[in-house]
Parts: sequence; structure tokens; C-alpha cells
Amino acid sequence: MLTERQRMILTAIVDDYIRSAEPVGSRSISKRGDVGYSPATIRNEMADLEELGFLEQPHTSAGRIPSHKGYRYYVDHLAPFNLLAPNEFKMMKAFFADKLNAIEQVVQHAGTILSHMTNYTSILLGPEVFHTSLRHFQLLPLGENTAVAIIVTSTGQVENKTVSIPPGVSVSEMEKVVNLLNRKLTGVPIYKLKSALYNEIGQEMQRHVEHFEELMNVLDEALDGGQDGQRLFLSGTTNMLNQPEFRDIDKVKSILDLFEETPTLMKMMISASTGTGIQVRIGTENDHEAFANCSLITATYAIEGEAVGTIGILGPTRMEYARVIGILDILSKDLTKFLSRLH
Amino acid sequence: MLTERQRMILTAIVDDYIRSAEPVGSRSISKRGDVGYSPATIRNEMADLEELGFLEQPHTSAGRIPSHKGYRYYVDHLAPFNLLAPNEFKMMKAFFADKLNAIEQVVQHAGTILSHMTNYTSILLGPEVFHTSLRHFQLLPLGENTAVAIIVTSTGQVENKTVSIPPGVSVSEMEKVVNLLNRKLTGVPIYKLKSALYNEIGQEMQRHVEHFEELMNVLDEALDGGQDGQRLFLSGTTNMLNQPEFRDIDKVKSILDLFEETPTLMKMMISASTGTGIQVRIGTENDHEAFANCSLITATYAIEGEAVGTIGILGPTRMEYARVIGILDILSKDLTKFLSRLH
DNA sequence: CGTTAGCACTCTAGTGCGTTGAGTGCTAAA
DNA sequence: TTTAGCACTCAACGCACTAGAGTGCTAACG
Repeated sequence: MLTERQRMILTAIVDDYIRSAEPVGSRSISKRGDVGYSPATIRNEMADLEELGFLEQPHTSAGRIPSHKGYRYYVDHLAPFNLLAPNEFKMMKAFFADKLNAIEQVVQHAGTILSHMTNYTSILLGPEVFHTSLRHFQLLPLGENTAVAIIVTSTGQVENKTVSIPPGVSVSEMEKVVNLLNRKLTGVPIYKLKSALYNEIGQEMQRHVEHFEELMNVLDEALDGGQDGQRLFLSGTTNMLNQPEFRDIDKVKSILDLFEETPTLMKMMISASTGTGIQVRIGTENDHEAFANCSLITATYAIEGEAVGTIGILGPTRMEYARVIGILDILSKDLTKFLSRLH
Repeated sequence: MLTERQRMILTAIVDDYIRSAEPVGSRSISKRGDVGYSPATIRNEMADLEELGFLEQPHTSAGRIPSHKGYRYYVDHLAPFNLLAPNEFKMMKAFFADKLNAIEQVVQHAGTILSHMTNYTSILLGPEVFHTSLRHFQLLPLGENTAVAIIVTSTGQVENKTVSIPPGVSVSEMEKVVNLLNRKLTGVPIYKLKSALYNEIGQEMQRHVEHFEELMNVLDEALDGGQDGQRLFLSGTTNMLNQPEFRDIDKVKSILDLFEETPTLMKMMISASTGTGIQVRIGTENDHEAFANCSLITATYAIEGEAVGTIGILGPTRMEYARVIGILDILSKDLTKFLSRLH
């Protein structure tokens, strides 16, 4: 569709614009060593590229900037997936060689590293509890009529919730039920817990326990808590303010506001990371209009071949795609390896 | 020190400036119904107040704005602690009448409400684990050589940490130790746990257990996790962007950057909330220069008379002191009541 | 026929300047 | 002691002008 020369010029423009954030003129392209054409020739090609929709002009007498379509073409066909600097590479490897830590801490820490390395905002979706199984369940009475329910999953994640105990239920009764639960349900996947609760041990409980109905409600409530599982970690949110395109308070505010809306962000991350490998959403390809001038690059990490979490980088559409994709690729694979080791 | 009329004029200026964020002129004060003097008279008083350091002038031909000293005087002597609107009051009460929830959820939710009601940023320090006691300890093996340690406190807070198990230690050995620990240490205040571990059950363990040294290290590591206890909750960080004094990206960036530095913020909150009651830190009274144009108002909440956490509101120095102080006062007392009920 | 030099044209960003208006300080009168 | 009046100050605004970067078009060149 594009000639070799057009591809070369488009690449040059995108690269330049990513670096400078200023419209790129024909003369500055011509002056680069790697393009052997005069400004006039380049002007002609640029006019063509604009007609094809790959470039835009802020106003008549300015240089060109890439359009969303231009970025998309760049990402799909042109971006040089240059490797990281060796010391950066080592840094990431060292991170996982570090001493063992709680899984969510690792994810959170990975987010910090990502945002520091890239100077963009990192958005990480913690490992989904969904695909892990029950390791241990516990119900600890606290006061007169409250108890804390604790669920530990096979990956060592701990979820807890305070529940209220109906009057009349004795401690020994509760213990009996909890024991039964641990005997019967350990190893059951979290997402099957509730149905297993009703189908497998419902009858047995009914036989042995006095306040069946009430206790069932308590368990129901307790297990509910464990299911909203996935956690969202943000890091480097203020990096957005460094970008020249977000010098405008109002633009930046709509983005930062969205950062506080965890559920919306979660949905975006989940919908962005369909399929395997690295996904790039450029500008308006994101569902939310606050991200119209942003690009979101995501990758998933997996346990036993099944994707359980997502890591992502959010930056301006004028983003260092090649670098970020390289980093995300490595980190997602390392996270996957790390999780398998733990499993 | 100040005449009655000066106090009245100072009050009027601070009130006006809080509302409008624009320098206040003599004429606009004079036009208010409650001040019966001409602009000229007020001008004279304003000149005096400026000389005394209560007011400042951005430039010669502008109105006056309160200085830090002016705000301080206003907060200490002039602010009308008007009550909240009845519906706001009800809203806050209703919040605590709500169904029982995990304690940290309550604190976090309180932060959300605070920031919404005030349109400022709320900073809450979660209940200190320090002053609670051990309710239950557990060590669950996960894989070959890892385990998750769980500590439940008397208030129902759950802390967990992944630890590595030295090779050679058997599951039954671990169980023995955990049982011993629960028997001997339940009810011991968290901050005494480590010393109690060594003094009270050190010898007994040594007698019964083979890998004493290694297990001691594991427990040490596990209990370490529980001690960094206090958690920081932020809400409404982007409200800062609404304030006209923070239209400047660079100013706002230094503030938002500080929001990401949890340890620094924690220290500030702790140092700000010495003593009981409500504390107000105006402008440069805050230790950090990013907050030079901000005021931080804090209050503590308590369990059994002992302060265990802090709630705070951060806004521009031009802050609705009266309103915010009123809200914080009510909320901190309600939180205290709520915690006692739980205890 | 593709490429390039030259040139007129366009448009933004920056600069300088006069005007406006809010607000002050001072003086003199009430 | 208070107030009216007046000259003065200074930021903000609008306007015209300029400089400069970049374009599109045409014609010449190899």
C-alpha cells in the first residue's frame, strides 16, 4: 500500500515527533543522515501521506504530526523493536531473582519499576483469584456477634472479610462447619466455591448442624468477599503531568479523575487485554474519551497457560511504542515464570 | 491586640477570599451589609493590618489577601464554627449506622465521604495495629518451601506475609510451634509480640522442637510483616486540580508527587496530629515545601482513649476552615465510637 | 519522469504599546 | 474620627506589527 520511501518518511516523522512533541517539517527530515532527499521531495510525499490519512497538520504553516492511523501503521509495521539497554535488562531480571515475596507485593513492585523505567503511568491488574483454588478457610469470632472470615488461596493470596454472626449460633457449631468446609472444599477452584458449598456439603451440614439456614448465610457472605478478587495497582500517575501535551489542567484532570474510578479502569484493562500477546490501543481506540489522546499498551501474565492478570502502560499517543512494548514483553513473561515457580 | 473593628474586617477579608480566591478590595468589604464603614476607613484599617502582618498585597494596585499569620489568627480566634447543614449531618450519621464492615473498609470509605463533602483531598491513617493484640496466628504451607503467615488482631485486621521455610522442617513440627504460639501469645499486644516470643516461649520451643533456630527465624520474619501496620488512604487527590491557585501544572505536580510517597506522607500525618483534638497546619507550618500553599487539618480517632489513627484534609491555604473543622470533629468522634463498639 | 531549487503565501508566536479599570494612599473637609 | 475626592499605580486586555517556520506550486534540471 505504501511505497518503501513513504514508509521510511513516515517512520522518520513518527520517531521525530515521539522525541520532540513538535510538528515535524520537511527540512528537518531531509537533514537527517538516513534520508537522502531534498525537502521538496519530502514535502510531496508528506502531502500524499496526509491525503492517505497517516499524517495531520495542526495548521497550514506547521509541520506534520502522525494521525491515529499513522501511529497504528507505525506500531503494526514499522516500529523497530530495539532491545533494552543491557543494564535495564539486568535490572528487570534482578528484580525476580530477589527473595521471595507475597504475590501482590511483587505485582505492585513490578508496577513501580515499570513506571520508573518508562516515565509513563503503569496500570496492573493483580492475579485473578478466580483461577486459583481454596487452600484454607477460617472463621474467627471477634466480639459478641462478629467474626472475621479468612480465605487463603493456593497462590498464597489472603482475602478477609468481617461478617456478623446471627445470635444463637455457638462457637462449637461454627468450628464444626469450618472443619467440614476445609475437609470437603480444599482444592476446589474459587469460582466454584459457592456452588460446591450448596451442592456438596449442603445436605451434610443440614444433618449435623442446628442453625443451618443462618450459617449458610454467613458463609455465603464470607465467600462473596473473596470473589471481587482482582486488585488494581497504579503507579507513576503523576508522570502524565510531565508530558507536554498534558500541560493543560483540564485535559489532565479528566485523566487523573479516571484513575480514581477503579471499576471503570478495571473494565478497560480487561477489555483491552483480550487475546494473548501485547495489545496496543491508540487514542480513540480506547473506550473512554478521557483517553482520546492516550495510548494503552497491555500484556497478560499467566498461570499454567491461563491468563490471570494484566500489566499495562498508559502514555500519550506520542509514546515510545518500541521501547514500551519491549519492556512489557519481557516483564509479562518474567511474571508468568515467577508465578509458575510459585504454583 | 487587635481592635474589634480590625477583627471584623479581617474576618470579612478572609471569608471573602476563601469564597472568591481573588484579592479583596476595600470597596467590596464596605458594600457588605454587616460592615458599616466607608471604603476609605476600611482602607486605613487594611493598611494597619498589613503592617501588623495579617494581610498581604500581591501588587500595589490590587486588593489584600490574608497572610499565613492572618489565617492563623482567623483559625485561632475568628472562625465561626458553624454547624453543618442538617442533611450533611444526617449523611455522616447514616454512614456509621450502616451494616458492619471490616475496619479498614470503614476508614477508607470515610475518606471517600470526606473528600466528596469538602472537595479537598482526604488523607487517612488506618488504625495502628500497634495497640491491638494478637487474636490468632497461623502458618499455612503453600509449596515445597514457602508458607503464608497470617496474623489476626483483636480488631479483626488481617495481616499476611509469604515466608520461606528452611529445608528439613516438617509440617508437623510447624504445627506444633503454631499451636504453642496461639496458646501462649493470644491476647498479647502486637508490639510486644517479638519480645514475648523470645522470652516466654523460647525455652519451651527449644525443648520440644528440632529445628529451633530456623523456625525462630521464620517466626521473626512473619511477625515483622505485621508491624508496619498502619495504612495510608488517599481520596480525592484530583480535587487539588479544581483549586484556582493550582492551575499551574508545576505547583500541582509537586503536590501530587508527594501523594505517591507514602512514607513521607505518613510521617507528616503522624507529626501533624500530636496532641488531641483538631490540629491545623497552615502553609509553611507544614514541614514539606510542596505544601507551602496548602493547609492540613487533622484529627485523631481512638480506641479506649488511646489515639490509634488520624484523619486529615488537605486543601489550599485558602480553605473553608470552619466547615472542614466541623466535619472532621464529627467524623473523628464517630469513628472513635464505632471502634469502641467493635472492641 | 522523478527530483530539486526558488518563491510567494500562510499562519502562529512573540513583542511593543496604548487603554481600561480596579484599587490604593493621601489630603482635606465634615 | 470618619469620609469624600483625587491623583497615582499596575495588571490585564486588545491590537497591530514582525519574525520565522513551513507549505504548495511552478519551472528547471539531469
